[in-house]
Amino acid sequence: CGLDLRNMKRENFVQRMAHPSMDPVASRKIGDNIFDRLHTRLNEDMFRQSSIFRYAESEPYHHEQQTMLDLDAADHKNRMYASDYNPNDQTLLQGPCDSSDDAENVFRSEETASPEYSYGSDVSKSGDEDDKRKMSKRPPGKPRGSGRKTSIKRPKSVSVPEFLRNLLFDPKYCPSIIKWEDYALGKFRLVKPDEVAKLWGKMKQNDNMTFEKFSRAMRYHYRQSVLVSVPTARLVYQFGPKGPSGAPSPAFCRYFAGSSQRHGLKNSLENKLGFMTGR
DNA sequence: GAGGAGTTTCCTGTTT
DNA sequence: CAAACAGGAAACTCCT
Repeated sequence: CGLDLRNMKRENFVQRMAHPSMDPVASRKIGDNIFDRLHTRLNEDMFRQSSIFRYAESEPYHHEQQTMLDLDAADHKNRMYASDYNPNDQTLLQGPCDSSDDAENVFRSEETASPEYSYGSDVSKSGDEDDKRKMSKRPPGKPRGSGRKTSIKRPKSVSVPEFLRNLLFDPKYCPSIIKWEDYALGKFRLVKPDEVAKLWGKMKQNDNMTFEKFSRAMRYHYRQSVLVSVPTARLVYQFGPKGPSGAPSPAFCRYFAGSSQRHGLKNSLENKLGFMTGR
């Protein structure tokens, strides 16, 4: 996990970067450089982090063990509106969601909680439902009236890639439900895709979130190379060159791609980083 | 208030 | 066969 890297002391880091076939001075320099870059980015990110995440939290953090996602006390613009949110005591990661979630009712009116669609949907699922569906096929798109009907202010939204990055840097969720597959390349695996989606839904006050829908949102980020797909590997995704700040990506190694001499280094460094982070 | 980016919902079809 | 993947379409939210 990236956490290992984050907690590693400089000496330790540089030592592990050293390679027998490399000049120790050059090796040291590179190690230093990478260490600095890593921590610069991590620190930037820590200050940038929003407490938006706590929005989804249902149990308070243990303060003696603060996580990166907890470090935004100084920055309250675009932060959560605590007075608007009444988290219940249910833990986010518990099993199949018991949908009788009173916290949700704070935000929606009963009428709009589960909108009915107009395309021949009878509340009762009758036998000829299939026929009905065929006769009046639901048009693609979000049904009218399915949106939030609440005027309650919500915190500035975190994008899907940022949300994923936040999870990956939080020991509470990494590696239990999401984990780095190859930190150096920004590759990660959704260990429990449904839990991740549920977490996303929780944050957006949307009980109806599923992995199918969440993954659609993820796929929209392929276009801008914020995320890139990892073919063949299922449930493995990768931050792209335009990924969220603080998240590693293939661009992370670009520094070494300048000359052919550097290029040789690049591969060995990539391998090393992969090795150091348990790949 | 318009417009765009991002998200949600639903769908069809393909791949693993 | 089920689950994941891909991407079109359209409604919706939020931000500028």
